[in-house]
Amino acid sequence: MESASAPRVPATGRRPRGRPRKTLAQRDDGNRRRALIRGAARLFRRKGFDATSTRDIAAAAGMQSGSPFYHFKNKQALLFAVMEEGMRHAVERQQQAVAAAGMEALDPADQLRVLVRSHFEVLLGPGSDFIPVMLYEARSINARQRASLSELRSTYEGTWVPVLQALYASGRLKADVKLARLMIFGALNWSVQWFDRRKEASLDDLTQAALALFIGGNP
Amino acid sequence: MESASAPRVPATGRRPRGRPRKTLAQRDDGNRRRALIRGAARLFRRKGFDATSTRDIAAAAGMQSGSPFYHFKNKQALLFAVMEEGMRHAVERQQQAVAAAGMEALDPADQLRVLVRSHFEVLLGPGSDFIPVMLYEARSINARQRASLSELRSTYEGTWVPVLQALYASGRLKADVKLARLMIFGALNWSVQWFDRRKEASLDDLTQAALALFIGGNP
DNA sequence: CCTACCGATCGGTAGG
DNA sequence: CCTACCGATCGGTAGG
Repeated sequence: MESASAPRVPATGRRPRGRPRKTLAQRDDGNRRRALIRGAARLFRRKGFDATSTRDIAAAAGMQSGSPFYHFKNKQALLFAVMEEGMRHAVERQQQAVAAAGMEALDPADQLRVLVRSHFEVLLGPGSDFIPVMLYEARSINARQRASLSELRSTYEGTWVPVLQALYASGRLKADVKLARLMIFGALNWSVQWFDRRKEASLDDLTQAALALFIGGNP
Repeated sequence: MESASAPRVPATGRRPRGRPRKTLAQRDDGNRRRALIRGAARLFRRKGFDATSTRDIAAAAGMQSGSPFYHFKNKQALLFAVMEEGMRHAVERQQQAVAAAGMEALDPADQLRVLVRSHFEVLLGPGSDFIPVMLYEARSINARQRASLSELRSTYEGTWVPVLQALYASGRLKADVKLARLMIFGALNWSVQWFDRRKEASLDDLTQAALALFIGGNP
């Protein structure tokens, strides 16, 4: 369907055997692009955006130094792609968790538990470089990109608001809802600085401690 | 006491009048060094360590591009100096706050209030670039420097432990003390990401909300 | 602390 | 997507 044109075969006189090889440039673009994003996420997280060279990223995806710019306009666009992918994934995970838990039937404390647990998953679970990059490299994207991300962010954070309001109304949460939300995200997001998958507690332990800290657990 | 040697005066025949000017290189070294640290703190905070050039830092202190290296071995040493100064200042402020509040006479909830308030001061008060740099550029110092800082950090965090333990023992704090400490610092430290001195709440409001969130306020 | 400078690296591009 | 390359910038140094 896409391979019959054979003009690039060297004129050796022998016909090519087997499935015709695609030119490198024809390899599934989406795949290569994703490989760049994944490698960039890992490197941006480990070394930071400014200390990561586009050559490092290219090498991580098995490419030559100039090739990332075939897929992305510039380095900043790559950073934005990492963040956007991270946020889309986070929103998706959150919605799955909410659906799987049958959120409406739960009392507000258990609703919060679902959201916290899902948040830790996105933040600290396997392959979780995207959101940390988004949280700690926000300085390096431009205003338009920031605005675009903040829409996704509003969707994500919006889910928390009614839960916190219900907890406040019932007296379980004692702090001003707006400041509480900011501080709760801080408490959770900061875990990327100290959490060690190998030692420390499990994500369930963290969730337990967070709930206990914010609303005194599940009395 | 330090000005009688006049060998650098050009032989114009006229004797110098007034207080002899020091050569540039003789100007109070401590002052110049501090100017570099202060400028570096501001720039590191605004643009990040990697995105800040030593030329920027030099210019902020009114120097030429090579001059910072007269005071610091390299850029990393400058970063470390910023962090160390920040931690020393934080420890000092904390001890002052503890002393001024007559800590021993307070109940644990009020002790926590004193620590939280002092922490916000160091984090968000005027001229508070040092600690944010230390919190968000930790990746860029080496192991020896990190070890040196972690001593100061232990001193600072050590003050919190008995307070949290007392709150836990009395049932006011419901979460595991170790995880609670980490999450509390997260909630507070994250504020540098969103707090705006011009809008939002005052540091007292933040303190109030934090206490309410962690231990249900002061019932 | 300044002047003058160096080697290395980096983001990005043209042309295929 | 590769090759070959450019201009700019950067950390750092020698020598005064």
